[in-house]
Amino acid sequence: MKKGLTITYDEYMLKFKGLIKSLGLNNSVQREYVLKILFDCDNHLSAEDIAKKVKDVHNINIGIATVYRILALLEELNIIKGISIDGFESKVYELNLTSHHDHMVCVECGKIVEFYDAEVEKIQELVAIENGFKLQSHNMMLYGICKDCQEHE
Amino acid sequence: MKKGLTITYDEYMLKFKGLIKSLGLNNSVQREYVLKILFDCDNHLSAEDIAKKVKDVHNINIGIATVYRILALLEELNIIKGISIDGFESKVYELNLTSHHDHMVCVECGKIVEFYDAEVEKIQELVAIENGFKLQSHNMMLYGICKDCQEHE
DNA sequence: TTCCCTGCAAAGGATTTGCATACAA
DNA sequence: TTGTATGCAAATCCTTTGCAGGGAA
Repeated sequence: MKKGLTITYDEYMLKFKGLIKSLGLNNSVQREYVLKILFDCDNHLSAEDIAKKVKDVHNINIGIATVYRILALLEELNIIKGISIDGFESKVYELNLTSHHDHMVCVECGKIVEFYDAEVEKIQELVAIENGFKLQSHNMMLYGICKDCQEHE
Repeated sequence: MKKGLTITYDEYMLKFKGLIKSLGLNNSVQREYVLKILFDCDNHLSAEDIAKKVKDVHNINIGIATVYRILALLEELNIIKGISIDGFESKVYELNLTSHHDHMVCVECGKIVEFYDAEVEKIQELVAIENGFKLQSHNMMLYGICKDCQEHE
């Protein structure tokens, strides 16, 4: 079971299949495997990463276009979240399983640390209200040098 | 004089030329005009926007590759800052004249509002320390619907 | 049978690079 | 003169799209 979660892969997948069906869409091994890779992996993965892992782990072929289409669908359904990181060529994706959080990235080694701060969330809401905005989402990235990389310098 | 500033364009440009020379680089009308466009403009501009404005306003030709090269140089020198916005195809740039601030973007019309919150800055520093990071920079984007677009719905 | 989904290859769009020429000092 | 900067075109890289074939229900 994925760390910190109370849902198993089977339960999760069953829920997903139900959602897909309820939208009048079809299930497919490609969709299932992309989701499984993201479920099993604790890192943030790019479309290429996912394609490679699906091929390696599940020993099937999958076109990169299919991966992008599946990622777009999953993001649309709010099942995954894509994040853009300065200095990274491509977007990376993570499951929306755990509650909302932001990211801190090491500019040396690319390590990604997740964090959450209730105060920041509150302030963002205030800033939006002050400016007459109806807040929909936000994206906060901190960039710095992690402990390991500081020591190696 | 640019809003909220105590430096004129001439002073600013003089300083820039000095910096360029001190680095052993050459001055050029292209560099001067790109900087002038950013100095005069209150919006955030893409490389294409800048190329177009330089051509229109100053009636010279400028290759898009040159614009990108100049923007990279200016960003390297910390004179400008490029920001990536979800849903925008290309990076946009702004002068680093005013103090640090973050951005809130309307997902309907693309309007960009700048804001600053000392509390957020403080918290970011704390989060970094807690995780052993040496903080270098951050990027915080709020996405929502601005007052105008809410009314038009 | 009827859509939906996939793989492949081609297309797109932003940005970068190679190279010959033009320019600044 | 000498190295730097530019413009053009070609090349990259990530992502999207068109299309014909394969698959689910």
